[in-house]
Amino acid sequence: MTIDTLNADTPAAARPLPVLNACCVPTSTMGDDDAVSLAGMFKALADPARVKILSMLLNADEVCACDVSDGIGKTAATTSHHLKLLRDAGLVTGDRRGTWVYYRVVPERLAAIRDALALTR
Amino acid sequence: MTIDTLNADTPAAARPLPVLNACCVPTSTMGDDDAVSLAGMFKALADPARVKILSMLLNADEVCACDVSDGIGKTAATTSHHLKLLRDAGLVTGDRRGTWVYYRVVPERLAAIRDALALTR
DNA sequence: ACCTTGTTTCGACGTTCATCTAAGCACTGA
DNA sequence: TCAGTGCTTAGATGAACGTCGAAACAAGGT
Repeated sequence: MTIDTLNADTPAAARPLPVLNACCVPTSTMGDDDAVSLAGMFKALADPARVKILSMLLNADEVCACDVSDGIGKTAATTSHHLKLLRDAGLVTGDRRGTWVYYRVVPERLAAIRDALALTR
Repeated sequence: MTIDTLNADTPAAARPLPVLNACCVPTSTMGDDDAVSLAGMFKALADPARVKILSMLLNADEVCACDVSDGIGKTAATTSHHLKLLRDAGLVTGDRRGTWVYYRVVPERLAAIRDALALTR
């Protein structure tokens, strides 16, 4: 009869350590800053319109803002708003060339999201 | 003097087709359903608390709900709310074993997000 | 200088969200 | 059967969000 049998029904994470309360060994938690930063990127993608925009940009390597408006079926004002959110999150960049503004993805930022979602075990 | 020179400053996506208005060839757009579905998963991750939860689950393969509460520093009620959103999005599953509920990630869903963010060119 | 067209900003409106407290449900052990 | 503990649901509240029309700004062409 050991501690193991006493704690037989405790969570897996808690089992290695003999603690009084059954359920309180904290799993290593991500830092606040990282969590906020990642959540910010996810928030930037948390709307169908912006997902569509990203999809357009992933398929075309460069897209004019006016095409984005048509592609997502939203007002120019609304489209500009969404593009700003994506820009602020660092997921896309836009540069003006004459009358038009051209947008492209920022591959490194997308890679950062992909990495964060990778299984570590 | 051809159409090409006339449209020399049109967006790249528009160039192949000789159209009257300079800027209106729609890039292939993702379907509404896919966009909504993907945005739903991103929305589920669009909060630091839920990012932390996912991080815990990615590192531990199974975590008790009570550990989640401690890990993210939120009320049990708030934690349960966040876990429900993650469950509804299909990103995690939880099963009750006796008193406690154990959560784990759903790798296929995370893979779906990763795939959606992959560059196609 | 003007007018036209593409883009962004502003202000407003209704909706959704994160959080808490309090109450309910699920399970265990005495 | 009852008390205690973990988890979820309900209701309320203040903040953030998506959308649009209107106005402002930027560039180009006449």
